[in-house]
Amino acid sequence: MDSPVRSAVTAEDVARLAGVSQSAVSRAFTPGASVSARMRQRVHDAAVRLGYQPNAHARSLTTGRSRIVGLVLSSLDNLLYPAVTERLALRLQQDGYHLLMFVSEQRDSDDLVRQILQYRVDGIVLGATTLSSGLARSCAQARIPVVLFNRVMASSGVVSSVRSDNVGGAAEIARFLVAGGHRRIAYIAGREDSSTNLERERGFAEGLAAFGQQMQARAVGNYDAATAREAALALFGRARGRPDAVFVAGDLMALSVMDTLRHELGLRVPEDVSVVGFDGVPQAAWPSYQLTTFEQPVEPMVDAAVRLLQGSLAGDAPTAVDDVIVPGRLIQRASARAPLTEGRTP
Amino acid sequence: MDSPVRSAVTAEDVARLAGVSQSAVSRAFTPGASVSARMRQRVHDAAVRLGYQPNAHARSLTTGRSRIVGLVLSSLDNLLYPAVTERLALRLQQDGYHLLMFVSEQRDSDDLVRQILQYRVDGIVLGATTLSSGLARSCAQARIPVVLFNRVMASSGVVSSVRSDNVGGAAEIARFLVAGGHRRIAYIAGREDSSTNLERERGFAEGLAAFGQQMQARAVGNYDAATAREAALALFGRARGRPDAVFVAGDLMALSVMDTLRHELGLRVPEDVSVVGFDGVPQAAWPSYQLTTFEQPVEPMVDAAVRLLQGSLAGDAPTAVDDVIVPGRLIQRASARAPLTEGRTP
DNA sequence: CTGAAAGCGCTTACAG
DNA sequence: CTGAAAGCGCTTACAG
Repeated sequence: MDSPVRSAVTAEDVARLAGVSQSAVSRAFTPGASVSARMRQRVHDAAVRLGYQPNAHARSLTTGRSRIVGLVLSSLDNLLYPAVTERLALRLQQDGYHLLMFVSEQRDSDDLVRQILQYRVDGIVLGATTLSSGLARSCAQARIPVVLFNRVMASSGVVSSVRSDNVGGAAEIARFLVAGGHRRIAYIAGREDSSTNLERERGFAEGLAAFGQQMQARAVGNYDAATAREAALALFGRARGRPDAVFVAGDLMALSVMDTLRHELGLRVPEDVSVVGFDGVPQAAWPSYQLTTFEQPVEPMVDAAVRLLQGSLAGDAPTAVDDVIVPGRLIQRASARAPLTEGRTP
Repeated sequence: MDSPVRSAVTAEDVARLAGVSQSAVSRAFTPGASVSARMRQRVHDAAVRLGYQPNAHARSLTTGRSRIVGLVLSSLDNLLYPAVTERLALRLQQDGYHLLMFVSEQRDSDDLVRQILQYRVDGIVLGATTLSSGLARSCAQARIPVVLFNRVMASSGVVSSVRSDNVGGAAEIARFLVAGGHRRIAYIAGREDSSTNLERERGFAEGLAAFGQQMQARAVGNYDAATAREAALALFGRARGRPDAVFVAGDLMALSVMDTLRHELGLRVPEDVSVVGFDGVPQAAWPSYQLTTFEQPVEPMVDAAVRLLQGSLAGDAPTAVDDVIVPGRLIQRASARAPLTEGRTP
């Protein structure tokens, strides 16, 4: 990956072999360009013989569009993100776009986004932390659409976002748990500085309040399995006043909580404790867990993100900002005692 | 993502503002170029004021190196691949490279690789299917290093590869199972056309043979959970002659097999059946499974892949081809009866 | 150390 | 429909 490579064949080479002009070669590779079928054929034949592929960098230099979308992820720990990445790459490829991946372990996306900008990407999907509003503005100025995925910005109106219905979903879980006869309901939070946790916690609290209840206990799981385990230990370690249900703000944590409850504390789920998660990761459906959870619908969310990116540059209007909330649904499985009445909500 | 964007600021703009030549701007952004500290400072100040980022496409056009590596994955179903992607992206970023993602659901990588080639990538990591030897040769000719990840090519000597010790690992599992006193040992295969399955099955058969044993039963799980479940049902459905151990060629399948055994067939693991997997995915360590498995060491494998890419273009020698096998290790957990003697092997 | 200029490989008006 | 030429935004000899 070190020495200059200039061995790739160029349109000029193809032109020479085919005995036509270089512009003709370019046209032969441009859908909808005005070339005779005969010319196109001739060029293609020569191209195949030489193994020619147009140089995407040269093309984007002249067209001003790179057909690349940048994806920034903080890590693939969230088990929903492999599916997101896969779906996004696939959707983009269909439209002739490609995905440039960035993984940021730190809290700051700005530096990474600056790197992305060098590629003159046609859009950015941010599934990691958030963006400084300064850089967000730079992107808008450069007319590069940015969409936050599964998070929103504190100062709204600057960057578009896609997320599922965190508030509504959490409220529905509260309703479900109350209807299931639970009376000592706990909450295990994700990262407290995340917009997802803020919204889920708020929705949950409001949902409980609507029935005259409130969280009986609360701990922080930070969206990681180890911390969630400790939260479970803290919340369920003593028999006295032990919660009879817990809403865990993310599936990865919820799975860890179930394991802790069962294998470390000897509790039965859902007989002793009901557990409900949030995300709808594939592992939640595994027979060992059968986790009841609120599904974030990956495909609709990805599709919405792509639509936002495309919409932002349609027309010459300044980048339009929009927050879309994709509805999810509660998937009832076996980890939580269900309401007696068969209805979903009281 | 549709209309041409030309609003980005260029080196020319910066030069004008700083009152210097455009080449000076370029040098100020090139590490090791001959510029005075004063000039560099002046340029940087102007650059910051304008929010200038050098255009990577223009740069790669002149340098002939894109600093992009293509990654082709068939899907992120294999639970090892999120970690691979993350680690690879991180490693590359450190060296100033970036990852262009391609997801291929079909069997054919050729078309996708052709798309990648348009970006004049400095290297390709192929974690999906394999490459036609024709295209492999084209890559070599264009001096683009390709490395197969977790697979090898039928016709060797054409493309480099990195994999873990499938043969040795499977043989070690055979030894481990025999030493554990198992006498009716079954095998659940991955995709039968995959090099990984070929190697694991061979290593396992040889390992058993060394102890005068052989597979008592065999089914195909195709590396997916649903098919693995069916394989388990077929193999363990009848009590008569039921195997007392099974080596499952991939962890995702092994986890599904454990669930099937326990929850559908009412068998105990490992009391009734020992289960051993292969991969070392994070989920294998979860308390509900505690799967004994042979670990494919992600980081060393990724590092080896990066080293291969870099080595291939060092010097002007034609792309060197190498197959590296990274040693893994058997992680003993609770899903398989261990040998009585505390040693790892008989 | 600095600037003027050529060239990387395309696309796209502009003529014909 | 086809070709000649300008231009996209850089890097890098080449002079000074």
